[in-house]
Amino acid sequence: MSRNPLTAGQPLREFLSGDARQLAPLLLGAVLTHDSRDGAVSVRLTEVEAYLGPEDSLHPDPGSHTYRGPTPRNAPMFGPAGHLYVYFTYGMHHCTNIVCGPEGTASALLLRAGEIVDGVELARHRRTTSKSPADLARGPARLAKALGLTTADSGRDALAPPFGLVLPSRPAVPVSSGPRVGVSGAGGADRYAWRFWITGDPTVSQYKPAKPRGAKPDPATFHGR
DNA sequence: TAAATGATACACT
DNA sequence: GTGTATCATTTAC
Repeated sequence: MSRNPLTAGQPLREFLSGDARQLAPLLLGAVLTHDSRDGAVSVRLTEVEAYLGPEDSLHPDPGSHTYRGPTPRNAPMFGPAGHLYVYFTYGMHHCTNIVCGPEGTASALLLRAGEIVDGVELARHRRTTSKSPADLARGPARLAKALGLTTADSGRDALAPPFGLVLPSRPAVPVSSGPRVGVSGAGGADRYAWRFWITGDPTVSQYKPAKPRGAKPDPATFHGR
């Protein structure tokens, strides 16, 4: 067992029981694997977002599914760190989170994008519409589809077979951060810069400004690569 | 620029 | 119980 300087020798689950906002940049470069009957697909995370639960009264997060407390759907987010929280949205897409924080708290990291590092063929097969390798997991729903994850996988342990999570031995650099994508401004949830990505990585999801009249990306508000 | 598509949560009988 | 607004999005026109 080599001691990973990133976790200072802590067991992975204990490491993930920390603050999601601090864990987010450290999980960039980590590799998540899903070994299904069809084969294994591994994705190297290049973009994540932190979501907090209601227990953090200093940072109310209306953008989080757990803002109004536990429900059957979000139950896994209140569970132990290292488990998956997968939900179905827009009537056709799945999104994947890795639960963080101690059991009883409800924070998680939304996996927004990654690079397929193993099982490219299978990932491409699942993602019938996209062509280029960089597009296979470029976006949260694309990433979930490439890994073959659905709500049936919600609550399962990402640290045990058929899943696996391997951290990089050192933090990814350089890392950028900015406001989260797709969260409503209600309650000021859009002011949190809890989206982290590997600067310049081609697999980071495209930020589509909601209504960029003038179409000139302002450096202060441009959140892409 | 907009359509697709259904689970979820909440207000209300 | 029913009705309805709201999506942590992607893709095609």
